[in-house]
Amino acid sequence: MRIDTQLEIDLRQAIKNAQTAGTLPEFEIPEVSIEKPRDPENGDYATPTPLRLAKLARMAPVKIAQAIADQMTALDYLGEVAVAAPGFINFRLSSAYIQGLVEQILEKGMDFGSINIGAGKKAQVECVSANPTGPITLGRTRGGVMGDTLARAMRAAGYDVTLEYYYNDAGRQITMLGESVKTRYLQQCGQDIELSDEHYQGAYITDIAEELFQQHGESLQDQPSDYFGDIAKDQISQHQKESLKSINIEFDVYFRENSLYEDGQVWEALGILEGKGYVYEKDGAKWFRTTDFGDDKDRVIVKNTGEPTYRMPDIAYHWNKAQRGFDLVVDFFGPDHHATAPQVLMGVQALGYDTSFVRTVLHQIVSLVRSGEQLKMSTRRGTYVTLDELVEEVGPDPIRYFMISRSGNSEIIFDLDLAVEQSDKNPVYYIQNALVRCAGIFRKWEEAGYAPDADKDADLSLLTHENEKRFLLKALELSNVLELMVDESAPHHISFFAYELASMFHPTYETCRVLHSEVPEDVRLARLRFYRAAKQLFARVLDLMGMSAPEVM
RNA sequence: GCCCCAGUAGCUCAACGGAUAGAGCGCCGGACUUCUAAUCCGUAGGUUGGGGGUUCGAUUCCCUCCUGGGGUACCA
Repeated sequence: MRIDTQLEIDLRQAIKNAQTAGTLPEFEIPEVSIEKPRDPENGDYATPTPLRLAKLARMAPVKIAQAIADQMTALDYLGEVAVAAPGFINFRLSSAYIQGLVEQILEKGMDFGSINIGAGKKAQVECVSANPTGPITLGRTRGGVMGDTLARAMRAAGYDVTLEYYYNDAGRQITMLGESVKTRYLQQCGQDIELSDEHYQGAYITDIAEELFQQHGESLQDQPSDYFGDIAKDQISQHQKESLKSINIEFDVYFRENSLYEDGQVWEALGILEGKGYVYEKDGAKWFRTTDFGDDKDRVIVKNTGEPTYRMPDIAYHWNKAQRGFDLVVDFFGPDHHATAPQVLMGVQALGYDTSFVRTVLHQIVSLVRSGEQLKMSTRRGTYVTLDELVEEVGPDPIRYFMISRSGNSEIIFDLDLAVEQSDKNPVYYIQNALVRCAGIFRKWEEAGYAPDADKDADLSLLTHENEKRFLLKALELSNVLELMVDESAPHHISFFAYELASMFHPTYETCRVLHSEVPEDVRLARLRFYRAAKQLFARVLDLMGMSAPEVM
């Protein structure tokens, strides 16, 4: 049981007890809350509940607080219960409870901090969803890291999560892709032919064409551009998967847009919208009456060519998600899709579904800085930086960390120099170095000839240093962080937590030595136990962030 | 015009309606015979863009205005 949840239950019971004892009047008890005070002077936990009860009880908040506090003095996990103006009750955990966290962390291992607010509910996280027409870009990477990190948090919070990638494997873009590759191929064959502005200009197109030329010579010249499109799309798609895997993102499902056509769901959904009167024809196109749902203008869903716009399959896809029975769906969208998300939900609503099961998480752009200079990027000119290039330059861990180092609502300025800097200025190294320092203690320990498991029965009551206590209290916050991440669909909280945990660790490492000669033997064993737990906890937190946990750097 | 996001310390950003608004960087000043100084300790720094409102209490919620960014396709 989470200690703050326990405290909430006991607080509620204390209010009841005070009412029974007559120190509080009878009233229906509203929601009570436990929070972490910002200032540690105000206890490890606190509640402002007496302030909220003032009206109901018709008493001064401080008196209410005292009446409740009097009922909570016997709880064994609490060391102190204090009333503070203007009506807070501050709680301090007992030393024994805090020291006992060391064993809790070691017992739970990679499940430490897990909660069960998901209770096995089916959830889906959709992110990246780039079309197979080019490499993964930085913007898509951000969505991917955010989505994957949230998925990890949701799993740790008891959800049954499917991580899903949706991509367009047919239609105009693939046609353009095929034409682009074919053109490059024909150039290889010596033909005088140029790409148009609409074609994909990137060097990867030429690479694919060159490879085809090397394998098949000039024998493919009469193949239609669809032939080239199919090959290119499969190759690029495969490459995207590998790129994402290199930063520890692996999808459970790759959902093909074309399957919505093959199964007829696009036309079926359109038929329902038409049947309900949400569609009208104008200028040879079919328009979806989004103004019925608060949009400022109606939107085309079938072009005058008879081909649906991207909105129609997007709506069908979300209709499909609804039918698959997800209790919760989280979609990540980059800045270029901010406007379309609401329209898709309008479609799902028009199809007769309550859209509250879908949450859309928007994020802002990522820009790169090197030597203090902002790098100019343009997708059209093909001068963008790809995920692969970034992995090659800085490695996967800094990418994972910095992509969730800000709230999605803030722009990220990715500093290429900082990302590889090996110092306390770089949070990635700062955090990982905490685990490295723990590992170092264990190496030296065994070198000094001690038994590897000498700490297993250590007397944890010897962990009396304030720094050790602060670290363990911070560890206790992991559950709250996971809950917050899931409630807000906001993965960035874990990066702040990891940093704070490290900043509690390093001072402890400086002050609470293990192998130094002046440390008494029993304290030495207790501290070794502590660092064993600390190491375990960093491994846990790094795993939640999809980062590696190196023992040496 | 309309929609979304942002505006908090010199800079980059946190802060699930609570107490004296916090970190990092930068600045300034300190600390290594002993587990990696890849680190630690300390000082300074604020009218939370402006103005109203709701509340016992607002950076947080509501209204309005200002500034910056993005979007506003019969592209996806």
